[in-house]
Amino acid sequence: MISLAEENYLKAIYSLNQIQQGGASTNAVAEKLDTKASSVTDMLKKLSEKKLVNYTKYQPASLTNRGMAIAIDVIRKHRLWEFFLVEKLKFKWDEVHEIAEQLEHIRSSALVDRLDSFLEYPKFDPHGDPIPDKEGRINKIHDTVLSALPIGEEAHIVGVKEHSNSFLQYLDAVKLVLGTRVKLINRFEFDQSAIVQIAGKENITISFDISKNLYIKFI
Amino acid sequence: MISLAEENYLKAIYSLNQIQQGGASTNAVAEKLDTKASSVTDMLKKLSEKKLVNYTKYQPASLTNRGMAIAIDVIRKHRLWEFFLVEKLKFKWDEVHEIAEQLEHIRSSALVDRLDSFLEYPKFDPHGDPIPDKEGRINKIHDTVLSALPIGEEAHIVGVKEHSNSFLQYLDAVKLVLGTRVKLINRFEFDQSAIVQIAGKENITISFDISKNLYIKFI
DNA sequence: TAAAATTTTTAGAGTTGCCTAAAAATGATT
DNA sequence: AATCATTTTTAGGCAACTCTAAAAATTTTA
Ligand SMILES: [Mn+2]
Ligand SMILES: [Mn+2]
Ligand SMILES: [Mn+2]
Ligand SMILES: [Mn+2]
Repeated sequence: MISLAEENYLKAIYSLNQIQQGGASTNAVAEKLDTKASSVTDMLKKLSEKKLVNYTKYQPASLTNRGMAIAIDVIRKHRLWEFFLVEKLKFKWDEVHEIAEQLEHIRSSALVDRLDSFLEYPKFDPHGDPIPDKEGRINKIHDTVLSALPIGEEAHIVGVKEHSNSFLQYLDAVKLVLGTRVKLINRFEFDQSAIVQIAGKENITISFDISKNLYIKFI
Repeated sequence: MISLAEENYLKAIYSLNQIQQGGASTNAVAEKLDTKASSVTDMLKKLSEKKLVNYTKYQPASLTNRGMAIAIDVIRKHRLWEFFLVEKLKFKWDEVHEIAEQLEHIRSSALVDRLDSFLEYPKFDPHGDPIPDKEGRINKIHDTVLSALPIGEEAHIVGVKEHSNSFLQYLDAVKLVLGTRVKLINRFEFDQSAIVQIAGKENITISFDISKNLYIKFI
């Protein structure tokens, strides 16, 4: 039996190993879960005993196949619930993460299957993150960002790299939501800020911090 | 902050005080929560400190106003989720209780409100139990049972008193589901078993154990 | 009403998951 | 290579919730 705390550790280790930067070091996991390094060491030992995590003292941790399957299952539930909250209950995309953090721990495979079917098997969550299927297969995560769009070219916004509420609210305010078509009008070398045309209409200026956190797909 | 365990104790005390039979004695609570009497004593002390429960040593416990409000809120969530699971996800009425036991602890008043609205403010859950509204107002629970229906009279099935899966599955099998119209054809004094006409069609014989656990409303 | 049966509480302890403080290991700097 | 800074682990402890065994209170029965 996997506890709620254990599920959260597995998810944290998974996501730290996705973004390539030192992987799941003790401190990185502690930071991610807002806990202390000593607590992480305790848990890594336990998860290692349970054969869910590969762990050797003083080294970053990684997931075993079993650990990976559990992490992906939790992520599947998180993203399906986020989709449900936005599509059916009409929450905004900056309001769902916290609730999904709770819902992702509900244990019932029948529930997940039926929810998936009720939602008509969505492929992406409200933030553009891919939803793993029943077998744990997961689409490659987006990798091209708006800051890499050449001047004069067009693309669609397909996801966000940064998930903070303030970022999501900013995007709502300037109408840079998922699905929006954008054209790169100009980019300034000085600070990499850019002028972007939104949905074939108005032009706005966005900072590098914005454009490097928006995933796009070329048209 | 109320923990998951505390919420379950409050709910147990609430329901033991509804059915009039000695109320929430230590042993009754232990039985209901499948735990030991000594654990119950500990928790009653804690809930009493928190002013959620009225408790004096060796006496059955009852809820304070604050404890009652919390219990009713948890029950509201339980029954709304059960309704969701049956109406939207197409679960059967004998499959939802266990899942709702988990979902009832999700903390977000916005979620409950939006779920209620999405479901169009249902008044009863799949077992005929009343769903409290946002303000905690709850319809009187049904009180007439099929065993009290006089011979020759008709009624609708509106709820179940017993919630076990085997009972619910039996009812499915003999088509004595919620909303069914029944007519009492005959009752045998010997064992109080009864012949019932179902939906104006076939007659079946049911034991006293069945008929005393079915809530009805006279036509 | 005294003994017996039952219920309830207390005492002591285990598990999980977290913490602080201190020790040990690792990595970077001279 | 020795020192310093950082990271990680260990040691010891706390809170929530649970348990078993034993003691105390209450209720039932004779
Ligand atoms: Mn999320
Ligand atoms: Mn998301
Ligand atoms: Mn239920
Ligand atoms: Mn119910």
